[in-house]
Amino acid sequence: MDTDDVDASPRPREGVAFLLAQLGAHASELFTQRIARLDLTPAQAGLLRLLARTPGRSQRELADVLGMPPSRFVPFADALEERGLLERRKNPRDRRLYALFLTEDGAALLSRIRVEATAHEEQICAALTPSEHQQLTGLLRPLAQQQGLGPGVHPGYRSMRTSGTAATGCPAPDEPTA
Amino acid sequence: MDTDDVDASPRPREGVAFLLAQLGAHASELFTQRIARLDLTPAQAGLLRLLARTPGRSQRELADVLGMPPSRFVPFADALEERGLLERRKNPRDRRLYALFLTEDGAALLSRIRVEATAHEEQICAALTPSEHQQLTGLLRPLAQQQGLGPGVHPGYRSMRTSGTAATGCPAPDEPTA
DNA sequence: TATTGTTATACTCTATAACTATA
DNA sequence: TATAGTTATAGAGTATAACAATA
Repeated sequence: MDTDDVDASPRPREGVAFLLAQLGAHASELFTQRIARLDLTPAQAGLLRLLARTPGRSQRELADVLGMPPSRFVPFADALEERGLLERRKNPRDRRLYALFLTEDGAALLSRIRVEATAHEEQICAALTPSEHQQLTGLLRPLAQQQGLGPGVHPGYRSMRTSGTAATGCPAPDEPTA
Repeated sequence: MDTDDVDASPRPREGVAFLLAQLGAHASELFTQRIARLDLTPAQAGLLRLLARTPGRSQRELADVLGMPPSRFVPFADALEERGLLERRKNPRDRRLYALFLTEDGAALLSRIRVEATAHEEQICAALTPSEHQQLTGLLRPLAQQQGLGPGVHPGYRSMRTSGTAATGCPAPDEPTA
């Protein structure tokens, strides 16, 4: 009595939105598992990427970018500092500020993250020929753009009150900008 | 020193996995907002859909399908029962069991959910021509299949310890099966 | 003894808001 | 006074495990 009012449409209405949500969650989950082997969460990997791209930023700035309150950023950064992956340096100009940098170990780990990201991409796209891969990119990119999702934007399931913060669980393309 | 070891690849490596995660999270968020206007969460909408498809199931069964512990299912169903959207009937054969059914109000609300789902699909795919829409479906479907994601499977950000349970925040295609 | 539904407890995670030190 | 960093507290949400009724 009410199960076919949507299926009534001819064909195209079969759920691209659902497929995207399904595949997106799946991809996030898989990537989360991958970097878990490196003892990292998506949010942690996100910070390491961020530090590589723009070193020396203050905790407040970084917390804003990651979409977490400063109070949460402190223990978050602590954990990575204790593992020797990042370094806090006092800013001599303004002694209230810390400037955060990646250590050598942090940079080394980041390159392992990138290896995982590459493998991840291949795993997700295993069903596609190179031509199809390119074709799919060509379809998804305008979709993302039209939805207002910039190249580096992590929607991040933020509103879904996960702890994941801004990091989606999927590797961000490190500066594919131009 | 370590920022270009991945970008070295020719071109195709630009992040379908990331685009999927990005778009998937975006689509989920948008659909969550849509049904929030009906005072529903994705998990609640998921249960209503489930009850329409297979009425009379026990709470235990439903909890399993939704991927939540029975202890959480109880107050979850309570809320919908108090709103008159579902009904608990004692099973006379086995008096330990409840059989859950959609009420008339529940069915009416479900059809409103379906309207939202249709509008949602159109919103997400607004950038695509009908031909492109079909083309995209044709690319995503084998991708999902090869990743072991069945037509009705909700990966559901389960492992990301959200409360969303199995419902992804995106409408499931009600029985597109055969 | 096993299982359904339920309740209670304990635990994790989170944000809000107070505190300090610098400016 | 305003801001960066930090700490403390309180709240939401969760699962684990105990409990009652029925099989």
